[in-house]
Amino acid sequence: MTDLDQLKQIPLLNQLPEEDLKNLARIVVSREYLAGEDIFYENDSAKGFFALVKGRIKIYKLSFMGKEQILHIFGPGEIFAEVAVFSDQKYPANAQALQKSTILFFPRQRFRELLTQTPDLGLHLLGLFALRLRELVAKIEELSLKEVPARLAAHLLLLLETEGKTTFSLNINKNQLAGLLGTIPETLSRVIKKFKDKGLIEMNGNVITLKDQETLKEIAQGLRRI
Amino acid sequence: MTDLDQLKQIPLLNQLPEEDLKNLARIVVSREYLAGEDIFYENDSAKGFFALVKGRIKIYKLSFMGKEQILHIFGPGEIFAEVAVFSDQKYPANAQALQKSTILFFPRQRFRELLTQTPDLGLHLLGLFALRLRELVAKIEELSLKEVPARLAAHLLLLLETEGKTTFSLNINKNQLAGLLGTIPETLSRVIKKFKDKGLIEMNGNVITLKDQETLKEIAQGLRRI
DNA sequence: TCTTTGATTTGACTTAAGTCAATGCCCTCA
DNA sequence: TGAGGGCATTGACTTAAGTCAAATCAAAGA
Repeated sequence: MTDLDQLKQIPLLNQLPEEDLKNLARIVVSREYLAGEDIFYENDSAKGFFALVKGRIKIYKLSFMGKEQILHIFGPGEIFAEVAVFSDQKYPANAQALQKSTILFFPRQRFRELLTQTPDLGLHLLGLFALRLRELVAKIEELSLKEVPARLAAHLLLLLETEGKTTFSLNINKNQLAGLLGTIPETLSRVIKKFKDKGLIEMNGNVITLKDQETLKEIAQGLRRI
Repeated sequence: MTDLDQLKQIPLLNQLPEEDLKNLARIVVSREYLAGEDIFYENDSAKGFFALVKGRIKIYKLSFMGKEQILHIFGPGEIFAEVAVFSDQKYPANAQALQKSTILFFPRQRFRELLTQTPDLGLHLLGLFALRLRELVAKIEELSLKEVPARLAAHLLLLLETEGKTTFSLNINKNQLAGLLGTIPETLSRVIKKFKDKGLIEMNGNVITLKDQETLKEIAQGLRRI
């Protein structure tokens, strides 16, 4: 697959005029990462940003005691670390491949030049940034306003929306899910058990079925205790 | 003060070429808000975004039980609600003036047209968005990785940086500060007392003096318990 | 099949922080 | 001067969730 073809896998970019895409293809660098391989580290000088063609990666921070807080998990078609390109020159968190992944790299300086020539690209990027801001505001709300059961319920309902069906499988393990919800595996395990006991969900392996969306919604909004 | 003069009070905008500023001045609407007056509500259709010329406003959410989580407090020169302009059409939180404030309003549609004509404006906005994203990521880290004493210490050190001196006065009351830190006034009060008892800070009224920055830093990083 | 290794679950305990209620402290205004 | 109101503090209690340690379970190889 050529760089150009890979670019077209990225939803944010594939609506750009062919000419812009060709320009982008000229500055982009494609490479593969193995599962567990680090992509960049917090405080690294930001040489550019990335787009994920294939695979899955996580953005995370480590506390002093080594507890991991996952800020984001990105899948195919998503862009990450673009923040670094426009503000200061350091990555704000770590990135690591969760699976074997194909990643496009956009060198900072060359992209910046390109951007001044193609205003449409800027507009699309503004849209992406705005959306990301929304997500983060939602995440702050989640972390600050809600208890763990509420966060889990909110997350499950979000998955329901994106999957479009009441039965779906988690594509991350429970350690990672705990990190994403801002808690620890033990607590997550206990909360899942309560959800099962109350008949809100069923779960075998990492396949989940939502049985009582109404109650889950109430829990997600803090209207009800589990 | 003309609209153009007011525009020049906004750091993000005042570096734009005079011509861009004049264009912006043509689409902008200026008005005053009284202390406590609402600016917009969560889920309102987003007709445009705002820039704060004078005063202070808060962006906040309410949980079902009425608990307020302050997401942001903006002062003169800052832009807010710009997210709504590029993503969907609803404001994600409430906004209210904390003081008598002069606010510029940029109508969505007219601004969008302008943006396509002046790519530089887009670049500057991308920078702002990137910075805001940074702040939110930092806030998530704060809320998810740290305890209340750590959040308070981090906040005080941040104030030290922006004020440039070890003695400064809080410009919000302790209820608001508690909200900003994701806690409640009682807890904040107890933590402040501990900080005072340990000689880390002094506080009379809302004037704070940082006495032991080293220990505050350690607490902010979770390296030490109070 | 039998280990081995890592993920998950469970139990016992600790702790940070929230709730509720009472009290204290200014500050303003009549 | 003193009464009222809002902010701030304190105490007693409750609770959600974290820690630590042990027990289970499960998948992957030898």
